[in-house]
Amino acid sequence: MTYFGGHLRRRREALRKTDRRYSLRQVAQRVGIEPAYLSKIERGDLRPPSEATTLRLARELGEDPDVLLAMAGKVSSDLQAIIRKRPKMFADLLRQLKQAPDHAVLSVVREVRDGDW
Amino acid sequence: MTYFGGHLRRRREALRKTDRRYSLRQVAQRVGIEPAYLSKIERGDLRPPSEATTLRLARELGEDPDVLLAMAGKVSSDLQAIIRKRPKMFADLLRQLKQAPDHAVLSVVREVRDGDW
DNA sequence: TGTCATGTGTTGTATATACTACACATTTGG
DNA sequence: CCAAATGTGTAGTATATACAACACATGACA
Repeated sequence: MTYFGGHLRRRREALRKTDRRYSLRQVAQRVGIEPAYLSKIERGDLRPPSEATTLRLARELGEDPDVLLAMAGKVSSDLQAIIRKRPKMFADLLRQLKQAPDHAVLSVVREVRDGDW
Repeated sequence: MTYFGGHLRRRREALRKTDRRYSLRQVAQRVGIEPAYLSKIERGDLRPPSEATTLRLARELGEDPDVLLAMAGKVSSDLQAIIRKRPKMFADLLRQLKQAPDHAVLSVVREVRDGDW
């Protein structure tokens, strides 16, 4: 979780090597937050920002939103809404899949995608 | 969401018909909150309590924890942890299943439970 | 060599969350 | 009938969340 900030910084500096528009200040401005705030987040001085701000950061830095949210210790509110509509079913499913290896989960995902329910 | 309180009240009063220990005060005491607080929650005057308190209420009233949490507008933190460990996979899965009918999701749950991965 | 941009330190704040403490009128059971 | 239990109104609080505003020293670059 503290590594959220470090990840942001590494990602931003990587982008910066080929594009000077990825200074902390410019990113902060495009994302709509204060540079000092972003600075402290990148350095782990402050906790990750809100879901909305994290999503804008993900967009800006070309990261997967769900992955970045996870690094921020959060779960997308739209996923939460999906679970809340059918809590028993999805709670069971997730707990069943908790221990399952990646390939097993992926096969389920594919099966559902191609399924003709 | 406002109906969280009403649900609690109806459930408690139902239990009370056969067991006088289910007065608001006694339930509040066993759950470890102030009676006035529970009163306001049941009447929808205050928002649902924290996850921890909601879980104790579920135990006390014999309700499914995940369902009651959902009524409280929350998702169990252990489910969130499961998602955060493999965010892309579970985000994909949940969004795939969002529109799927109950029986389709249930068949996936069963398949996974009986699966020999 | 000066100026513009950069990263960061300090301070403050608005809002939400999750309750407690106490008092009071009403109801109920023995 | 009265003492205990019940539900509720009012007021207040501790903590967390999610930032903004401003100032300042350093570095780049033209």
